[in-house]
Amino acid sequence: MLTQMTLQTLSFKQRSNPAQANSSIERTIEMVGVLKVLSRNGEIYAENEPAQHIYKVVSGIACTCRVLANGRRQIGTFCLPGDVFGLEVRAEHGFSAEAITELSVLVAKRSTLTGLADKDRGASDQLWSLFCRELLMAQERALLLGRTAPERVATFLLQMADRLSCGNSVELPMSRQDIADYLGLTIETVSRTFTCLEDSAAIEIPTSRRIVIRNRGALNSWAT
Amino acid sequence: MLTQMTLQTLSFKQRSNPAQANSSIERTIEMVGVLKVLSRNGEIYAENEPAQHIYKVVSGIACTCRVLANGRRQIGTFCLPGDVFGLEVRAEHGFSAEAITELSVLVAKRSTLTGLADKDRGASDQLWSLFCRELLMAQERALLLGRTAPERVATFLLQMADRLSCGNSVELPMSRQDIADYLGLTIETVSRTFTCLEDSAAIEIPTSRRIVIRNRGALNSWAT
DNA sequence: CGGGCACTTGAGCTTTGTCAACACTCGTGG
DNA sequence: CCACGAGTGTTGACAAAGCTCAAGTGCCCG
Repeated sequence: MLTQMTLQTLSFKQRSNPAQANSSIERTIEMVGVLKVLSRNGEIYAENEPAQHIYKVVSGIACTCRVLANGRRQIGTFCLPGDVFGLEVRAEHGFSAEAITELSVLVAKRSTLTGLADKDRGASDQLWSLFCRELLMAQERALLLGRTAPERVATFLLQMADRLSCGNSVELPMSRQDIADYLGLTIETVSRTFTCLEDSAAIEIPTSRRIVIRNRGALNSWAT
Repeated sequence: MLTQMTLQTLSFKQRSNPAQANSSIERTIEMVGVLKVLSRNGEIYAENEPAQHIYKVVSGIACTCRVLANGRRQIGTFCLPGDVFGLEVRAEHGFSAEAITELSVLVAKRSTLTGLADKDRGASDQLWSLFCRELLMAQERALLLGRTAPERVATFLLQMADRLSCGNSVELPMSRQDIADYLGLTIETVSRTFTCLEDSAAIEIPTSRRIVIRNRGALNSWAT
């Protein structure tokens, strides 16, 4: 059943769903997974490499990305602690994956997971639901890239505040360059937009990596 | 198993795959589906409406779209003859759908399809594979929106020539406005880019809706 | 022939990208 | 303890891409 799976990354708030937090899929990764530690910028796998393993972030953050013909890097997803990534439709990875910070991940064989889903209806359902969430995210992302710079940045901040579930004070784990590559903007535009949002009193920037949401309503209206 | 499905649209070249052209899923839609005819701009379903049916295009074309707060419309996917759309993860539609031309679709109950997938492993596999294709498309689309106007338009033309499988002469079924909404550009930019591509001898535009690909290599290099 | 609609074209403006300079942080070594 | 340098982030001036507004063209269908 899973011979043709395309999960680029599962993830997104599954931590906040108690029913899935200990799903058999995740438990399996945790039981059979081998811990791997990477330093910043370390490559986890390359684009077009055979997709034989899947990964679950323990600490730090990773991203999936592609380098385009013009040399520009496009980040597909940020993978936060708890997120699962690396499962693909095809036999090869469609994106590469790298560590954005010091990173530790659990690595499990793809065949173990697909075998489980073949036998266990519950596991298969969980993959479906994770997969569905992934598709929704990809669709949302496609829509986001059609919007203006302030809309993209504001939406990104709200997303990160939500995913890191740290109230209104967000410690961004990635650089401005990473954010720019994710949002399809340049580092300068991201930086300017941050200060613009700060000038409008929607956010506060105590240090460059720490963002405090001062006025969520204002930020929401920036995000349109 | 499919109680939480999120197929926004399946589709994309499944017609060209003989193994799937008569899949049990599609056969079921054709057997139990009720034919519905809509005129241009007719609404098939609205965003947030309960997702109780799925649809297969018989003739004409449809699109899934969203209208943003600022009034701008964003088209998610074009649904060509043979394409299936309307199946969702959640209980409600995440996008609305409307007819772009005169349109006839087969409408089937969602429960019929999910019931089939529950019983039939083959049907379930087909849904997986269609769903996977959908995710890949959404990811490609996200990458596309990060590119320049000529890149987007050239890629769009190549895609349409491929999907309509009509050789090098493409009869575009949608207006410039629809293309603009799909590519995240304005109607003027789309129009200018078309003439620019014509000036560069990559294409020819006998009438505004008919595009002839004169030099596929040149068009490919525009698409980067 | 005339009206309406879709499409094209032009001129000016806004947004974002580019290039360059500057500021801040943090760790190293004098 | 401070000086230095590398890395990261911010800011400014200018250029380019794309958007807006407005006018014009062509086509279809009465």
